[in-house]
Amino acid sequence: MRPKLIIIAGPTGSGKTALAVLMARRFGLPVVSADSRQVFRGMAIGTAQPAPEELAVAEHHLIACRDIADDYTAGDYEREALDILAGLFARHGAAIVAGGSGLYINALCEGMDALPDADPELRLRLEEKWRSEGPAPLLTQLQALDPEYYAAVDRANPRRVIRAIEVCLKSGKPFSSLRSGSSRSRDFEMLKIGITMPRAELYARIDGRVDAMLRDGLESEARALYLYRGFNSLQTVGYREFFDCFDGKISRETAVALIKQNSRRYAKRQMTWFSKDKTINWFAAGETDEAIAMAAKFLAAPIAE
RNA sequence: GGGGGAAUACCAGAGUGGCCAAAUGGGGCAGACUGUAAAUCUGCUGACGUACGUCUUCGGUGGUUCGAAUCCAUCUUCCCCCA
Repeated sequence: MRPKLIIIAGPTGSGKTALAVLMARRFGLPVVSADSRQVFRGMAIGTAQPAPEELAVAEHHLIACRDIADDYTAGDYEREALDILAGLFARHGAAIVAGGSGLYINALCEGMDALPDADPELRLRLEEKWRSEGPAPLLTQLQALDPEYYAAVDRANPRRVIRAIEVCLKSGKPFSSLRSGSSRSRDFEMLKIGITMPRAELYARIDGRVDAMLRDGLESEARALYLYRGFNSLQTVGYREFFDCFDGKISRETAVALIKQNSRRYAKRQMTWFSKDKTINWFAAGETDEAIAMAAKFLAAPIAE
């Protein structure tokens, strides 16, 4: 029988962690996170990592396993998650993935094409060029390297343009020629469960959760990470705003309001991303029993209490 | 009691006779995104319509004018100064 993977997705604050832990306990399964920021150590509060009690209930992976200074990418995630899952499948025959990083979930479920890894130095150079000379030179370069992708890229987006050039330069081939657009077949079965709720309710929950983070010590966590603010890991809602506050650019009150606002916007982007995935089975936040029932059916296992 | 200033779309705020459904910013909404993705980027944002467009707006009312957010009168509200 092929291993089975339950994937829990949804915007921040929708209750993915709680549902994952609930299912983990019911089915006796381990949980693998799919979150680009929870992989880092020292960011427990701001990234809403599972609480110690939750971590104690179920075996968790890919949480707080990287140093703040590390680079971590969707490609790394794909490799690492697959590797971990192989071990978990051998022991349990199934596992749960929960997280809000849509690209990471895609990487895990459908795979990414074999593209060259990031080249920090090259990137730095290209970014500098974009900053000082504007987009024109890089766009010209990309047009020469890969006319096909050039026609399709978002030319206003430096990330997209620079990555494309990076891939072309490092691989010696046009980026577009390396993009298969097809998904890799995986040797496990997947069930995707999404959590939704009315917008107003979600936003209220997000605001409330930020307040809870503040009570839990988000500010001092951010203060402890201030020195590392330049790292990618800290280009993260909840920290950036506090860094600006520590720098005296904004008041604490403004920082808190911005954290809430940026969290809401982040949630919106997540919803936009997940809405494209037609394989997700959506459940309202209160329908945990229904979601668990679907998972049980998928696992072909009785619901043990 | 006297004098002065201001009222513009969700908010802030330009505009001071036609090029104004009204700059710009914020907010909101919608979206894009295959190795930075909690990142990065884009569009829309008076109403109706896919669209050419049509209709209703710039505190209220009434005027002047071919034409008013813009000028005049008056009313209302707010702010400041003198008493």
